Amino acid sequence: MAGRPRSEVARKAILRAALDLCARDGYQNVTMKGIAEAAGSGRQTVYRWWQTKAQVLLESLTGIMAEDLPPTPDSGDPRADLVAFLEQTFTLARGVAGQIVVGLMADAQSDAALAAELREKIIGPRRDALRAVLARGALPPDVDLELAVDVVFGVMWYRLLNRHAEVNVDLAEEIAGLLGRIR
Amino acid sequence: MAGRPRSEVARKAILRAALDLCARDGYQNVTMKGIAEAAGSGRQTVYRWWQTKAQVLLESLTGIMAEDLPPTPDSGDPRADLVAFLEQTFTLARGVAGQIVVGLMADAQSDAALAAELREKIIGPRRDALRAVLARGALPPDVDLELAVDVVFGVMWYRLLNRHAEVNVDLAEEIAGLLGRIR
Amino acid sequence: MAGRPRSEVARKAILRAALDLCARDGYQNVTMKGIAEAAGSGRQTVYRWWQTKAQVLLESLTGIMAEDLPPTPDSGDPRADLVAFLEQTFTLARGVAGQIVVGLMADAQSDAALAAELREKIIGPRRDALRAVLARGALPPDVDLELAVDVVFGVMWYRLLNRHAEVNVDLAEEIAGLLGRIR
Amino acid sequence: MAGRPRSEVARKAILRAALDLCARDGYQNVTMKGIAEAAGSGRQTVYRWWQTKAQVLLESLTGIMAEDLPPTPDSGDPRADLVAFLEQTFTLARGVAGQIVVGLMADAQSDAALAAELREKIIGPRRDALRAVLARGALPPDVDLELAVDVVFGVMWYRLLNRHAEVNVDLAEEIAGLLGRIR
DNA sequence: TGTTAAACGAGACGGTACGTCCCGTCTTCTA
DNA sequence: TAGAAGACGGGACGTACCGTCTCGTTTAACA
Repeated sequence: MAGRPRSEVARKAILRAALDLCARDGYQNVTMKGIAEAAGSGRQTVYRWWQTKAQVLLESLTGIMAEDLPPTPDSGDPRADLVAFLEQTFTLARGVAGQIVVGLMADAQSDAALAAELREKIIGPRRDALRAVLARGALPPDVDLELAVDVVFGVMWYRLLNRHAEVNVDLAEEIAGLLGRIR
Repeated sequence: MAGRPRSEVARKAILRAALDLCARDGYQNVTMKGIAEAAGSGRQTVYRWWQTKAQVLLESLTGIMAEDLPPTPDSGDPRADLVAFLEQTFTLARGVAGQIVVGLMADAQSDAALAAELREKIIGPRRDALRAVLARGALPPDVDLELAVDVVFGVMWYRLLNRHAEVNVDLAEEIAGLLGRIR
Repeated sequence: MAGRPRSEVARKAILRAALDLCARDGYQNVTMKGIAEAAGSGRQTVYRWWQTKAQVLLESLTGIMAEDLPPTPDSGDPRADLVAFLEQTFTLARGVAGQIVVGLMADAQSDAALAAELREKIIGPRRDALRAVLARGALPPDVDLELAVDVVFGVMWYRLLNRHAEVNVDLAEEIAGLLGRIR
Repeated sequence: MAGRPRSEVARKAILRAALDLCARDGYQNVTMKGIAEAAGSGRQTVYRWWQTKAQVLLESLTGIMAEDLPPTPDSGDPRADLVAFLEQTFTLARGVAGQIVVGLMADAQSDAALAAELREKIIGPRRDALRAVLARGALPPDVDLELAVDVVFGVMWYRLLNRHAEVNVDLAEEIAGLLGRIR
């Protein structure tokens, strides 16, 4: 037989609450108990659908990224496309999404399953997208694209984590400039 | 009056235990209670000298780095020096030290004081060292050294965190190669 | 409209399951959820017809007692009748029925409605029956029958609960003997 | 080494809180969480010294009984001694102590260890005391004292549980009267 | 050379989040 | 409309670790 269907209201309230708490208290200080209370749901309802706060926030993050990261149109100017792509990415990274993805990455250090899921759902697709933009001609054809992707996202991650410098439009231009000097 | 002086034996046992637990269980699963028990010391003895497990492990890490990171001698070949420096750095990063520094960085996301201390004692000095090695001539003189440092350590951090690729000698060579193509 | 009639199959399955679970796990460990699952019925079906597990088991118990407690025939020997009545009662009390009635009594301590229902449907009728048997001449006519009933069932309850001694034929004889010595 | 000694303050607060909650909400509705909160102590502090609420309340009850049940002096009149003993016992049984002992007995039905402890610490000693009082001459010497004890306490328990009649001085007199008629 | 005060181990303290279980209610589909 | 299924909000369970506290026991500098 059928049984009561999953409540879409509860699902959204939980994802929303997780997001809000993360913005207010920081990823590390979010708890499953806190999420359930903020969402006005029972604890079991959260655990029924997600095993950890990381999984809740991963789904929240997936939602944000689906909304706020439209594909970069091909303008014909490879460098302009790269800058546009980076601007878009960096804007998102400076907000809650950045906080979440950094927190997820931290948790993933001691949770192999989460690490795999994070690579598959978040990191991998963004790498694919960047690779495609770089392949439009921003680099000499014999440069290893994987390394180039590592360089670009590496700088972003390093600054997001260490906060020794901003992750903004200037950085996008600087990166594009540096890559443009590669012969 | 004087009072009993701090026990050097306890101090070393605690730093050692923290390191061992981190190697065995991973940074996130280390607890102050566990450190004290593994060190055969009282809980209060740990709290008396360090406020958090992050501070204990930061001191452990400082010790490791002082031992295992001698300055890179100037061989006259800028690229070879860079590769040597990176090899040394990457070797350390693949071990417990990498696990610790990643964990500390994760905690630093929600602890500004730790973040500052981490930048000052670990990240900053390594940036200085890399900047000095790069300044030996591995790059055109008008390339922004700060950005270059970000690129190099960015790739390392990104791979350490995301584990989509190794952080080894090959990477050192590839990075040196890429930087060498900048005109 | 008429609507679907109550399922006699479900009703019996639930009463049966409650009994079985009580025999297997003990009264205290029986749950409404467990009863529904064991009966292969929905939880709501149980709650629709009974409010608590106590009510389910009260009905189960009523069924057992209606089956297993035929009236004691008047043999002409008051003492023999008393012993026969007690044997019958004690046999039932040593089985699941005893476990249930003890559990119900325990729950009734914090549930006045259950207490009333228990007195009305179980305890009261048995008191009536015992009073009638005693009135056949086992006691001097000026002995307070209510107190005599309390004595007989009191001993039974006390032993059922505290288990410091058996509730068996010997006890029936001993009680009859003691009452017989009252002048 | 030594370690911080157990807090007598916390111990008493917990026993007191358990007692108060039992008086206010009834035995069944007392919870370990509630006890800890009412005592202003941590949950772990309760669990460190008692495994279940039954054990907490058993200790509370032991305390009450030690205070409120002085030995019955031998007046030379066996029947008067019995009545005095029962009055004292019944008075206690009508209060919180009665509620607790009934609740404990209920729990003991599904907890053999508790049952044994209850018999050893509460039921047994009271049986011993009653037996001693009865042995002063309230009964013919060939009456089985164990059965007599069962009769007296049986009536009390039966009425405490079923509440079909009071457990008061009148009952004490009636019981003494009935036992006095045994030849 | 004995005094003394701080550091030491041990471990109990009040708290809080964990993940699980059951409660009694509700919302769906099926018969 | 009853029934099977099962999700819902709620709350107690027993555990782990938090950071603090209070013991008795060292231990080295000072008197």
